[in-house]
Amino acid sequence: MTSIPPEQGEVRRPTIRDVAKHAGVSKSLVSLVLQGSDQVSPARRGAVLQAMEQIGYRPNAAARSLSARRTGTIGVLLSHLRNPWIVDLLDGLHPILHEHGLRMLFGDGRLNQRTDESLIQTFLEMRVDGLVLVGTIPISPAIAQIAGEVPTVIASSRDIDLPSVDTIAADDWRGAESATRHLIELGHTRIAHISGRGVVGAIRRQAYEETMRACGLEDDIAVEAGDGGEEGAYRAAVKLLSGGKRPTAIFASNDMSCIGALSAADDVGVRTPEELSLVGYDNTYLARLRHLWLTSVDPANEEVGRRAGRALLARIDDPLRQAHVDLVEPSLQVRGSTVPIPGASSPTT
Amino acid sequence: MTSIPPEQGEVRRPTIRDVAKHAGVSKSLVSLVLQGSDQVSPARRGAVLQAMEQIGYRPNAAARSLSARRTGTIGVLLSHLRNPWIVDLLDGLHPILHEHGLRMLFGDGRLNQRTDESLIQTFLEMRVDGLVLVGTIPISPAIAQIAGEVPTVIASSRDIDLPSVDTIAADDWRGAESATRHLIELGHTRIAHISGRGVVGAIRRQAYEETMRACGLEDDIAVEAGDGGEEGAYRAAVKLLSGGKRPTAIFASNDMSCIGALSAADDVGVRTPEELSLVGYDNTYLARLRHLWLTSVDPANEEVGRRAGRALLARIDDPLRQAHVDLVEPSLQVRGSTVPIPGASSPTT
DNA sequence: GTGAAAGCGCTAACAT
DNA sequence: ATGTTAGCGCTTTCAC
Repeated sequence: MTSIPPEQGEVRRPTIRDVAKHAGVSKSLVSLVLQGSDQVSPARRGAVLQAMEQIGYRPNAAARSLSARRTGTIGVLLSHLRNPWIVDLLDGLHPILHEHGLRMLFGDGRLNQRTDESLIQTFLEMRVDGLVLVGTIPISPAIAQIAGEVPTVIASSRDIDLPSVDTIAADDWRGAESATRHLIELGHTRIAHISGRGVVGAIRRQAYEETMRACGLEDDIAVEAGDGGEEGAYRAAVKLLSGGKRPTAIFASNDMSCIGALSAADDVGVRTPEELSLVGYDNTYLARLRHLWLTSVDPANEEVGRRAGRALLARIDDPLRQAHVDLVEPSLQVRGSTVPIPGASSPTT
Repeated sequence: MTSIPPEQGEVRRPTIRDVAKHAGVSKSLVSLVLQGSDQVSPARRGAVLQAMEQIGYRPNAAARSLSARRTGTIGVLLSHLRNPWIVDLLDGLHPILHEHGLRMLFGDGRLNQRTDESLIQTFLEMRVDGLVLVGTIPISPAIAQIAGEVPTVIASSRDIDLPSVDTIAADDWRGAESATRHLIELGHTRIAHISGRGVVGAIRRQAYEETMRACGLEDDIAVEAGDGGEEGAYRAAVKLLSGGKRPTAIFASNDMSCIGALSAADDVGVRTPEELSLVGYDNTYLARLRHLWLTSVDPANEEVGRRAGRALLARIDDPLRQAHVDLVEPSLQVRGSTVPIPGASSPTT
């Protein structure tokens, strides 16, 4: 027990042992207090808490989880921190997990994707109690294996289908349908679509087309491919607006695309909304800017987050339970960018 | 050593012990391989790696950090995940830390602020090797103590001043100065300012006023308080534009405010940019939308992130080193929202 | 190069 | 209600 002089700043941190000594109790009593057990007399509890305070004790999560074999931590892998809807989803997810004493740790899939190391690996090495994959994550074959190791749910992505992974997502089909229907109810018939990428883009497009058909507008179906961003949508809209049969309304696959279409209309000299109604998707704060004020489909991301949280809790409880796909109903947020077509009968609803 | 039947899904995970047995070597040899030591013969290393692969071994971070007394993890506390510039900063921060074998773990200050538990506590309990505080974090007195426990740097906030904490931020004074100067060089004299909140808002406002004075425009100084968002700026701009001496240019404290001013101009019937030039701040993707195309000050957030990373590494290296405040030079991104005032002499630059 | 042994700080039986 | 004991999985001297 030679006392080694502490290196600069390298003070040995107090442990429960020190707390116990200081409070005049045993190690395990301290441990019980730490876990909020009610098997401890108020007097001793107070003494322990005071001792902790005095010597500046802070629990060591590594030691705790090594011993307890659980971390109380959920790994949340985000596809792309820049997606504004991700925050809405987290707003729904967090309270659910917090209620159950779980904390979230985030990783940005995009950041670590560029480098060799996978964040999922990190999470697994940390032995997180659960994993939430948010958005479209580039799927390595490893993910199937991972889902076998730790309770996993996927939120806001439809790209993965595993027997042991729950999927919670907005019902894109219904959302795109309601957007299209809204325009039809306003009297529009020449309704074009600027499509987005990935599975989500495909679903929204399909819903648009089927809804058009269901309303007898199959001859008016017009789709231009966007790139999910402003630029691609701009080019797509220019094409649509300079063609022979100009649409009176455009349903864009997301808000960014909608803004691209808006710019295109400006540049081509088509007035909005008088000559062109626009509907976006995602109901991001872009759509809420009074300068834009776009009608947009709200995917109810907060609800997606809540349900993802509940699904994860259920799966932690019973890892072998059957996988579910849970689609949340979106709602249409009507704003200034959509108006009845001039001379049309007033909308049904 | 009674073999306990595994509960459902509760398979005991393989440890280095199992790897060692499988590979026919000792525990510590496995440990060396794990750490990439070059003291291991290629043959044995191969055998160990193969064994790991075969039995599906995954290191246990808790055990490792308990033993090694370091986690290789940096806690990054974000003021608000919704701030778009945060991602730019992380883009700069991440590679620096990664180069040095450190990974980042994020926390959203806002999420956990609503609840009782502090995320900083969590990071401290995890024994992160360092802490990066990004943006304006609601400062508890605890933060001073925390900075004493773990190397800490603050990025993009000027609100904290501690002897042991480095601050890296954009030079808001210079940024606001260059915005104001840009308008003056375009021939504008009646330049108004919509101010923002917090220390940052105050600095930008001050720089605006001093620059106006320095150019002999003290009589044209006009400031309306915004709220950092679109709404407040809208109201502020309406006031400015309906007053007697209408400004020909507005410098807004951030891009959102700038858009608020843009809407106000629209509604009041003032054409932009012909009758009103606008400058924003932050150069977010809002400013880059071709529909808006705002001149905006770019705070060089990626560079802030890089320098924050370097500062943290230096402080981890030498916890007692003196605290520095490092201001990064912003640059003005000129776009379509600013034009020379009609009849003015062509700009100097 | 390789292996044995001693903890890191905590939890969780089990005894009192 | 409180103390005792045996690990959790890994790193790290220190011998060989």
